[in-house]
Amino acid sequence: MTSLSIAEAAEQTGLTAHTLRYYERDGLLLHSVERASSGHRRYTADDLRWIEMVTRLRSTGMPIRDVRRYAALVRAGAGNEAERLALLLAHREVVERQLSEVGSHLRAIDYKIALYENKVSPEG
Amino acid sequence: MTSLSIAEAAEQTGLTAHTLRYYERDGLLLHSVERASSGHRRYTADDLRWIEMVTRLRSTGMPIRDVRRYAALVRAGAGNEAERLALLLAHREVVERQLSEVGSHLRAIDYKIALYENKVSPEG
DNA sequence: CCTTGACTTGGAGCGCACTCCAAGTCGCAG
DNA sequence: CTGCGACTTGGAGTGCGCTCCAAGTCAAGG
Repeated sequence: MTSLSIAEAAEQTGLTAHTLRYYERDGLLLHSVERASSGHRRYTADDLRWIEMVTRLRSTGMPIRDVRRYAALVRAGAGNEAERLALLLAHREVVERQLSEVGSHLRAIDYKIALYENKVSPEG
Repeated sequence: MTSLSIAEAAEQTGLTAHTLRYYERDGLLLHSVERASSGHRRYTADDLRWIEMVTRLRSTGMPIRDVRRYAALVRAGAGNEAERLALLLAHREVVERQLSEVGSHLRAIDYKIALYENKVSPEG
């Protein structure tokens, strides 16, 4: 069980097999996934760890192309840590701005919800 | 100044004129926007208030089709407040789940950032 | 040998939310 | 009247991120 089929990797990561192939094709992984003699992909624990990092970046809204840039930096090896850090910090700022914007919009929606719950009947 | 051109409405709402027309065509507004004798749209303060509500829903991630359903309920007039409330509450739950997911992913990313900042050099 | 099922590929297709284009209209300034 | 700029329309195009399809390969079971 030291490596997983694409179906197993899909289950583990919560992605679909389609998406796993797509990420690999699109350069989001650090290298091509190993193959069994049958030609089937075999995912290692390291692959899964990286894919989880990709998933974290993706589900915080980082575009595919930025994930690809980050992957390229990591792939290039030691020496560009400052660039990686800069990329992550920039992303973090975007995410935080979004979180606070969504939060404030949500409070406005909550206010409207409260009006409906009190049957004060707003016009919208 | 009791009504605005599409360019002014765009500036006020932060949307583009294209998007304002698109929203109207797609049934996201409560009714067709009034026209000047020239045929140009004239946005009232009420229009802008509604568009701001639409913007709040959209930027918290509500899909166009759900905004359209909400608009349809409001357009239908009094009597369906329970449905409107249900729609907003369902949306709010989705948003809150997303906020907490993004938050936890962000904390994981922050951990990685901390590693880089301490020059401990993670492998990714 | 045949079937089954899990996989492979290149490339096409899809849904969403805009975004833009071409051609035309309108009102006004010069 | 001419030109200009802001607008109008239907419909096409764009970018993103998948998502799926057709045709094929492989290994194992019967």
